[in-house]
Amino acid sequence: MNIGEISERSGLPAKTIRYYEDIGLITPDRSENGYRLFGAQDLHKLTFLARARALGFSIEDCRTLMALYEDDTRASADVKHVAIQHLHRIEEKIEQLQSMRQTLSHLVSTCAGDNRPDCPILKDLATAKL
Amino acid sequence: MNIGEISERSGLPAKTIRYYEDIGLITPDRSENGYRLFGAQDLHKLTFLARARALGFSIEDCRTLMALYEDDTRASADVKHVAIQHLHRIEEKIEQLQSMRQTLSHLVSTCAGDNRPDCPILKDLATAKL
DNA sequence: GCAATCCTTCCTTCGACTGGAAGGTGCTCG
DNA sequence: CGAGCACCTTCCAGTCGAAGGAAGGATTGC
Repeated sequence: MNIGEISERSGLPAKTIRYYEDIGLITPDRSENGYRLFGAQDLHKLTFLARARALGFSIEDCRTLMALYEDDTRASADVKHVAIQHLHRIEEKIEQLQSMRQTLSHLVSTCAGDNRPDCPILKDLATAKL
Repeated sequence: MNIGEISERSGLPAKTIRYYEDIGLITPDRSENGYRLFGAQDLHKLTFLARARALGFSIEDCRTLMALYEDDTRASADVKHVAIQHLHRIEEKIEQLQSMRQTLSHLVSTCAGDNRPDCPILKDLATAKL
């Protein structure tokens, strides 16, 4: 199939697919006219990539995962390792954001939100330390 | 005080402070030799900025907040509005990440993590839809 | 014969800095 | 008085990730 069709099927923009080829994540065949020619395996890979990206894996993570995906002799421990690392990164990020949320929602709750200029949010921002 | 001192006191790199001046967030005086000259008010503003950035407010948010900060006739509702918007963005991000975390941790828990090549993580990534 | 789809290449975007080079200033030591 | 050094200035370029867009041309399908 051509890039348009696989784009539709994988849900990835054609531009992104070309980009993934560029950076070596996939290597589709070419037909005589120079058009990229994708097979079922490519569809799997692109679905894989779309899914992994949606889960927040970086392109470099994806590169690792793809290599493992293609390696029949891989150890599942290796895959698990990448996934766990990413999981940790996600959990850290969540904690950071939760901390921000707490501070912010506290600030918001202390602010009258009326027409007066007096605002605890600004007051806090101007003085508080981390 | 010079940029070095206020950098130390505000915790922001000198480079960043110059950048903030560049984009119009602050407008420090200049002494005769051309050096930037910062006062207590500038320290407040930079502390404000450092704090707001640490809470994840974008530079554009900061611009809005600074304008409100400087406007004695502001309504606290306006500040609250900006903060609430940001709070919503944070909460959305948290939800996304939590969803990722759940999927990932489920995947991780299903993977043996041994020397065999069989890996549910890869299997899922290659087939699952969003 | 013409629109849709494909190709390539190069440039641009976003956000928020960060680095580095080249050169002026100011303080101290001898 | 001069050397040396820290500190300051400006300006230009680059970073990161992940594409997006426009230009200009070839091919295919109806």
